[in-house]
Amino acid sequence: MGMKVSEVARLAGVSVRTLHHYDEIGLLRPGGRSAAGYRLYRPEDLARLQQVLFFRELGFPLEEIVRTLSGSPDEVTAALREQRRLLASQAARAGALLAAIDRALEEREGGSVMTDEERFELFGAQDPARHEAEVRARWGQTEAFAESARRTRRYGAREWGAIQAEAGELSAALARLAEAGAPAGGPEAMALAEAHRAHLERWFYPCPAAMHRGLGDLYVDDARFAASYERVRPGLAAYLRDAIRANASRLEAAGAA
Amino acid sequence: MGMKVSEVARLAGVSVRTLHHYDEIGLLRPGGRSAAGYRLYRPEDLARLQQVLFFRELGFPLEEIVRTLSGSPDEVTAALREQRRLLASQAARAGALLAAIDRALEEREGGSVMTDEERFELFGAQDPARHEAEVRARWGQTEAFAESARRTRRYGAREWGAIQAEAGELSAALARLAEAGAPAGGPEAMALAEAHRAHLERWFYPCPAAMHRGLGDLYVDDARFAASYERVRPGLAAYLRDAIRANASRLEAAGAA
DNA sequence: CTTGACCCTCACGCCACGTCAGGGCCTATC
DNA sequence: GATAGGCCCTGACGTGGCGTGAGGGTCAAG
Repeated sequence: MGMKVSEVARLAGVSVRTLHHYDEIGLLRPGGRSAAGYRLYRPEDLARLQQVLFFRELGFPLEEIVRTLSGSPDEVTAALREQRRLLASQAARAGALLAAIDRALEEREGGSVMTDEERFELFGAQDPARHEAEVRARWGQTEAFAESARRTRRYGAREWGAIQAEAGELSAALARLAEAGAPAGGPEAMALAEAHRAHLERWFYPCPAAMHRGLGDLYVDDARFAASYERVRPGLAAYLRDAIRANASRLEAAGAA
Repeated sequence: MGMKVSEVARLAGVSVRTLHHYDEIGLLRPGGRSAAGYRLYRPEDLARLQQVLFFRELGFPLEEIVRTLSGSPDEVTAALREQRRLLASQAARAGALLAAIDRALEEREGGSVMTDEERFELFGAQDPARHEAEVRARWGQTEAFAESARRTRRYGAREWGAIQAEAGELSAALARLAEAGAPAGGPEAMALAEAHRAHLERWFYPCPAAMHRGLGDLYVDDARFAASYERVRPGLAAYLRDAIRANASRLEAAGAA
């Protein structure tokens, strides 16, 4: 005759509502209905439910499961590969966020909520976890961050507001220079790059020319940082990097780095 | 005067809609409004936005961010620890799912969608990733799974339906025995345990007594497996384990294991 | 005044169900 | 036959965090 909805639900570990839903969306249709309209599931329905729950468990959206289950073996393999890519990305991200939380917990020795806001020197709420990993990878040193944490631990809303305001002004001034066609290696642009470096040194950490160079590269190489500047004005990230490079070369030539 | 909503959105890398939403839910209220009703954000608002986005990035629900930002430093630390626990769990799960997909991809040499359904011998859609890791950890051998995969690769809906039906009958028969007060170590219960073992050997892999013992333990020790049986009848998981143990001892005494 | 960019509130939609309302079906018992 | 209890059905609102669009107001420049 067939199994009723609650039997199937119990056996498969899902809710009756879930089975209703799956029927509605065409993911799992019961093989039959009683005269009273009760859903009646057959063995092949149960077999399909197994498949559905397997793919659901792997994170496939239901709509996609419908498609996958009606596809060829090659299509199923391709779907699994794509899902793997997404899962790998999630796993990496989870790991990075764990590192971020660990860092946040380590550094919570004072009372401020803002212990990790050295990240904000990059002018917006960037992904804190990826930011840290990448800056570390690029710079290969952690002392600057330790120094930054020590300083910013005591900052309050006023300080952060000031930081934000300064950063915004710098960004705007750079955009105006670029708009006016001033060369990135010219004195005005370098002056702004130097102001940027001073801003970092004032609020966060010592920023020698070499480190500043690295930061400039990061602004261009990383899509998120680039996006921050590109939002202000197209090409601004590269402009700032070039200004930083020119400024760094000048500092190094003067032996002041 | 204050920044308007799109300036803030651009600077912070969020949408205007997001800022509206945050205003609505009291997460981030603009410090002012123009005569026309425009939201005007102040530096301290931006500072708070930084905090909001930081916690959001870490996966905190917005409602919780509201609470966390109004809490004491100790409460913030506790919130971060709890979130770390969740993230660690997610990371572990992602890793396990990756392994499951890898396994699925490895074994896709034929055309069947059902390459991993040996898991279903445990009577329901269990978490395939955790299931596999735990069974491997417990049993310390993989040949049974390789054999299972080889067999099940070619199973279709009919076979799976038959497996499901047999499993359901076994479960029901066990419940009737328990209901009737038959001892788990008695001949009838052992007969069903043996039928269970035969079921596994028939459909999945060789199941010597020692392995069957391990499976019996798993049914009780793991909350999900236990739940499967407990749903049929309270105490059934332990009943089955005891029947399996008695049966295994019998087989070993007879030197048939 | 017109135009274009931006702002406001309101509201429906998304995804995968959870929860509940209102009413019918089925079986056992009185 | 009536009743009670368990189960089934459809319909519908809600959840979290926005995305999208409608309809209309504001502001600055031409």
